[in-house]
Amino acid sequence: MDYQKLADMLFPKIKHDCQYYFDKYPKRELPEGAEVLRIAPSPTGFIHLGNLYGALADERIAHQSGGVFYLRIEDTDTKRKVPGAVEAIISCFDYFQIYFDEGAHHQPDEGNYGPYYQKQRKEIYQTFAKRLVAEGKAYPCFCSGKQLNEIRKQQKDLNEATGYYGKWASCRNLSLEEIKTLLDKKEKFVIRMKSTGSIENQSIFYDEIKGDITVRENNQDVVIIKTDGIPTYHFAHAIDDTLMQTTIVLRGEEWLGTLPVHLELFKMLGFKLPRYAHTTVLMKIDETGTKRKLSKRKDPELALDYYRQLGYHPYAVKLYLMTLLNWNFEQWHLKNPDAHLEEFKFSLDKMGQSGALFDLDKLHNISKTYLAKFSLEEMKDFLKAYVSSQKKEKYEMYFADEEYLEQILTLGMGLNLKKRRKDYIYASQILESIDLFYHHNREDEFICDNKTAKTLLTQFIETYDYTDDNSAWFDKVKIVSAENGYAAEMKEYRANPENYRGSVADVSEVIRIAVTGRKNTPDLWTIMQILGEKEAIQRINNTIKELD
RNA sequence: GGUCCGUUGGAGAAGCGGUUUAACUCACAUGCCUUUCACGCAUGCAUACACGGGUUCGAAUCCCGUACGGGCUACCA
Repeated sequence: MDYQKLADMLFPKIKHDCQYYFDKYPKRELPEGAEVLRIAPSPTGFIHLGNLYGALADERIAHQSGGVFYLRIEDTDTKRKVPGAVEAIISCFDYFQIYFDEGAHHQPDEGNYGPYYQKQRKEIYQTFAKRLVAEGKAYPCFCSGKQLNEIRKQQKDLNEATGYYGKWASCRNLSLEEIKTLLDKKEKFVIRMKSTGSIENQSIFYDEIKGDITVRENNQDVVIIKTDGIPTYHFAHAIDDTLMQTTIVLRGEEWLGTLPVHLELFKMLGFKLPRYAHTTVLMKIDETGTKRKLSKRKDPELALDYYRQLGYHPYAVKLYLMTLLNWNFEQWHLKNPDAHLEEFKFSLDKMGQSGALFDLDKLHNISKTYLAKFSLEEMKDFLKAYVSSQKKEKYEMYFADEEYLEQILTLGMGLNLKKRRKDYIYASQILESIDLFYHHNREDEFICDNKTAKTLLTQFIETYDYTDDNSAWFDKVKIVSAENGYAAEMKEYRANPENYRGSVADVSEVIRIAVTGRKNTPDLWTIMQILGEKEAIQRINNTIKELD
């Protein structure tokens, strides 16, 4: 068979040879030990925590080694492509402050190894596919989906492995004349690699994360170019990561299964193999109690955008992911609480081997601790950024009177305390917790009956003086308590609870609910100071009226 | 079905043949502090090495089975 002739028949428009591209994309000038990594999402309109997890690992390895981190868009699946998805991906990574050195994050692409959209690299792939055909290592296949299904069915009946391989690969044997006839009839075809492997052969492959793993040779004549002329993931991976000179292919472990295909492709193409690092997948517990991979369809709450909408601080999310990524990160962070995560020495061999469960509690703990380090200015900026992007209609309400907001935040953050409070987790939760300064709604119920509550409140408001300091204010609460059979001193109450209806704590609670609507708040006296004399008194009087 | 990866308290996870009566973080609980909450401090809980064999003086650590979980098995990535 004249393979060169076949190649020319199949790819008449391809002018360049492969060398053209090697010349076009020269060797990167990088310092010793610098790694080149990429993240290569497909624009299906959904990115979740797992994507950020991988991206963070990529980014750290690349940047801490003085290398390159780039973004490539794998838009080879025309059917699943979602409009606007690329923009969503880019803006999400931007929000989480994952920065690329080159790639598709800019318009136009930035970097010398582009284009970074696979769709635009069609000709490159075809050039290499053509060479494989010319070398007799790949061939056109005209089988329809229907035919392939039939083959699969037969294989199942015979209890043989399914797929297009060996004796089942009928298009391997097409003669040049037969192919020409089919081409003249404008029959659709794909290009398949002609596998020479055997699944009998096993070998050990070193994965940067998993260590030694056994792999079997591939024996499938995998499709490398689809009928639309666009490559499959496998082929694009081999070509792109070679031409773009990726040194470590870091990807999810769902790719482990097709690693044999990639190994054979690299060999066939005569390419040097990159190092591979297969990360574990993030899991979640199902309603049924079973662990499962995060799924884009079933777990919309794990979409990255969800965290942005709720206003999780991007850095806090990254801190959490780092604890999952490298087991020694957490202890390092504990020892160096003020160091930036980029100062941590990230390494692939400290990554987990099994799928980690996503733990919202832990994320919250980390967020709280992180936000508890913020200055007033930083907190204001954080909220401002959130409100102006997610809650525009509330901007006026919060930021018309910044001094008021500052007082609220100072209290909520515990800036006046010896130890800071840790109430704040994420922006929307913060707004909710300070809502009591903007609206008066009763959310919690009184522990005593309405009549008692009314009495306590009435007596309290009669003596209330806005200019009292905290201790004078509290003394008045104590007086009201004592007059109504509540212990004024906690120690006394604890010693002899049976002598009292309750304690000053209970009386405080009634006042607290009247003023804030809630049982639990930061210091009540301060809240009343912030609210202002008029508002504070009015809230209590309104509550008294409601109790009638 | 085939194949690959995994399995340490509720969650993450260290330990990879002998100072292991198995670290650390989160969660949870209790106490102290305290007018509530939050913070902080202290203590505790969970009574964790999937199971069964083997190798060894000795195994969470090595080997072999089994079970369970997950991935892949597309002209999807």
